[in-house]
Amino acid sequence: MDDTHAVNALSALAHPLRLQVFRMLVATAPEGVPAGTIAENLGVAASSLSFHLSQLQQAGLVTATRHQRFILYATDIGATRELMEFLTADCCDGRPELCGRPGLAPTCDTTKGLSRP
Amino acid sequence: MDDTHAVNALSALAHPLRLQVFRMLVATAPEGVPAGTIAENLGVAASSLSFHLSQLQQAGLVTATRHQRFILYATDIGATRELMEFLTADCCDGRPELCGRPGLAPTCDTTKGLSRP
DNA sequence: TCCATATTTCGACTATTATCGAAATATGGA
DNA sequence: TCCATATTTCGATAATAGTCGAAATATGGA
Repeated sequence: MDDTHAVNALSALAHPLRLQVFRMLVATAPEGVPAGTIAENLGVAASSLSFHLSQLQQAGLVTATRHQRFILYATDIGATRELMEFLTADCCDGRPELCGRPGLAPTCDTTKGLSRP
Repeated sequence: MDDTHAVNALSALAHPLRLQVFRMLVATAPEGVPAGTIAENLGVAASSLSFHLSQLQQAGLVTATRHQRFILYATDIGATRELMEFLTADCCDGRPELCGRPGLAPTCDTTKGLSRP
């Protein structure tokens, strides 16, 4: 996962409603939930939810599959895992004191070109 | 960490320049780096960087401490760790297949009030 | 004190995000 | 085929984010 994809994924989660949507879909994973059910549970207009679902989908965090008359939204497990690994390995530099866990090694050189004052 | 704080932290990281800044500060943690050095390394106007540093600071992800004439910015290790734990425990529901690691237990009920279609 | 330097704040502007109702599209069943 | 339902797209609008140069503020040293 490169920076651009990571920023897209982070942007997608950086909204109260979308965070709630994502959590709901994580809780039901790997099953999907119809758009209407999500809208109803979160008390938001169908058109607003549709906008946010499309943001999450474009970021790759959720998938949409039509099932009869419903469109089921579900977390993309691989993409979610990739984001977590990006944050842990690349962003937190694999340091347990930052990540709260034994670190994964960074996949890129995070110090390149940095000159000190 | 509640949803509001998490959204603030995610928003702060959801920008290419701020993600680069954050990574630089993670790489140098726990040492801080002067604003000017960051601006120079990333090739951005001082005023623009100042704006982004303030976003990161307001989100609690970095701290600022004056040291002589410089203001040193450094990652807030505790806040970073809290964010990671929030994502792992509350957001990923502690599931290894989502988090890429043995899970922490969620600290809240993520399924409350969800009615199925 | 006065100047050079480090950083932030201000101002002005552009672009993007978010909202919701209404209208359009798509699907399955009668 | 025709209708009911699920969802998205389209407007229109308000709010926020992002950019940079110029001006303001703060610190340390001569």
